[in-house]
Amino acid sequence: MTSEREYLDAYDPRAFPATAVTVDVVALTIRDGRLHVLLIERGEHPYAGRKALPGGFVREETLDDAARRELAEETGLTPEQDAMRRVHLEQLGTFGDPCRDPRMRVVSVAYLAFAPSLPDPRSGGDAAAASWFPVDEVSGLAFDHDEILSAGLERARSKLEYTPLATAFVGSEFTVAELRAVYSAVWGEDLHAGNFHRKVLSVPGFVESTGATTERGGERGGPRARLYRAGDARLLHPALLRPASEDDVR
Amino acid sequence: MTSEREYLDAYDPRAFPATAVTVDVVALTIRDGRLHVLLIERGEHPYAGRKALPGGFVREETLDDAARRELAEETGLTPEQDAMRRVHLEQLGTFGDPCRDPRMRVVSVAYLAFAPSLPDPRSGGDAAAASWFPVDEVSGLAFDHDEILSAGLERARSKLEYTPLATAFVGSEFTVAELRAVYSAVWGEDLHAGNFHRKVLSVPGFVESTGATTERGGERGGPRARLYRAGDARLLHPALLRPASEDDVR
DNA sequence: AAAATAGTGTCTGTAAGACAATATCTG
DNA sequence: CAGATATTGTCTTACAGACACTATTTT
Repeated sequence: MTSEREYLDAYDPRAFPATAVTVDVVALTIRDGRLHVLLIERGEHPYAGRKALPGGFVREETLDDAARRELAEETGLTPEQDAMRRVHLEQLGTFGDPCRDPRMRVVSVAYLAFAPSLPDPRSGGDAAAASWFPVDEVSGLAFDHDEILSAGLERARSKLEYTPLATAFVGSEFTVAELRAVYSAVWGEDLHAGNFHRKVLSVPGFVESTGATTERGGERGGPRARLYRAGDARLLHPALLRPASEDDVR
Repeated sequence: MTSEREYLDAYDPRAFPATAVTVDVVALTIRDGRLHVLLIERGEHPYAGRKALPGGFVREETLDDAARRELAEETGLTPEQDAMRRVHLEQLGTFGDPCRDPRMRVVSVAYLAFAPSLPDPRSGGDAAAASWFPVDEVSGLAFDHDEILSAGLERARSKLEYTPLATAFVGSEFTVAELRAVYSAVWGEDLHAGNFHRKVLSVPGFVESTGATTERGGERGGPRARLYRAGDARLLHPALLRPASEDDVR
């Protein structure tokens, strides 16, 4: 029955109401120890003047490619550039309430990106008016983008627990303290340095030593830290669980 | 730049290539201790004669409503019926490769459904030719539905670890052994009865006792089991982790 | 009686979190 | 030197998995 309907409609692709498919990207990075999200300012209706997630229509390409392309465009990079290669991109969810866009039916596939510190798009010449904002100061986004951003943040917090994706926020070589700063920024709470250190090193495949150390100690003192690179684990076993709040139980 | 493009396109919704948006549902249930998935048989091209996930076009409704409607149609129930209310439904992911449907660009939002044993759709009169198949015997589905099913199974396995959703597969009152059968079926491995029992009862809010017991012991002997209902936890703390395989590390 | 199952008790190894201690830098 | 930080050590508590045991029920 359904298959018949699908079949018939297929011969007149415009017989059903037009639906636009877009991608929107929640791109996260850490700057100055705080979690930032990439936003553009809308110039046109609807929501003119409001901030919004970068995004656009899907072309003759996969959804993943569309998201990567949009992110590259807004950051002023090309999809092939080295900085883009280090970006972790994953599908977040799809938002398609009939009235989420007042103009027409728009189904948006949201993506989540974890990026190491990228060049500021403002300096990027051709780039759009996109820039990074601290996530805890963001609200009142256009469309349902507040909701999409929330979903992205919760996904990011959760992903840090059981995947090594925190390494996507730092350079290719990093210290345990830098990794801890990522967790602190994303989870929004301080972590005990000693316990965090031991835990990170105890998870097989999370990080591997480079043998080298930083050139200098910390800004405010302290010994040089050892340098690590990302290991080959895809999942963290055992996981790095964040302190459980009482949101667990309803 | 993007916003301008969005704005202009909005005034001529048919200026961009038509894209169809559908929902496909991976509906899972347990029958005879084995995990089953709901499939239809396609009567028309493409993939005529092949099995496929139930699904169809999204109408003037939310994506969630579309998925619920499709599932109800294929199972011969109405969305308001009691059996449907007990179904857990969540978005799984969106699949939109340009050539996944040879007819035209179709972006499909996949949903995952956890259902207690539902009436067999064959007996449902008007219902389509949908029926339940053991997941481990399923392959060669139409379109990219093998991939969607795999994603659904992996999500289901993972969800059992840290949410109480196993209770969505059993009746409103159940024994610990029934719950264990759900975990065994979804994870595909036997679990130690004693340890499982203690663990389930130790997680706050997972299950709560009804005070009653089953009327009879097991088919092949054994004492009557105590009955429980689902508790108020939304997450399991601590989680019920499945035995780690070596898929963890690449 | 025999077999199966529900539920509990015990023991061991691992891991998390709270501190504490030490060594090494920067200003 | 004072203060900050990296890294390691210790101790306590919690939990997972292996195994054993008892009680209850069906055939």
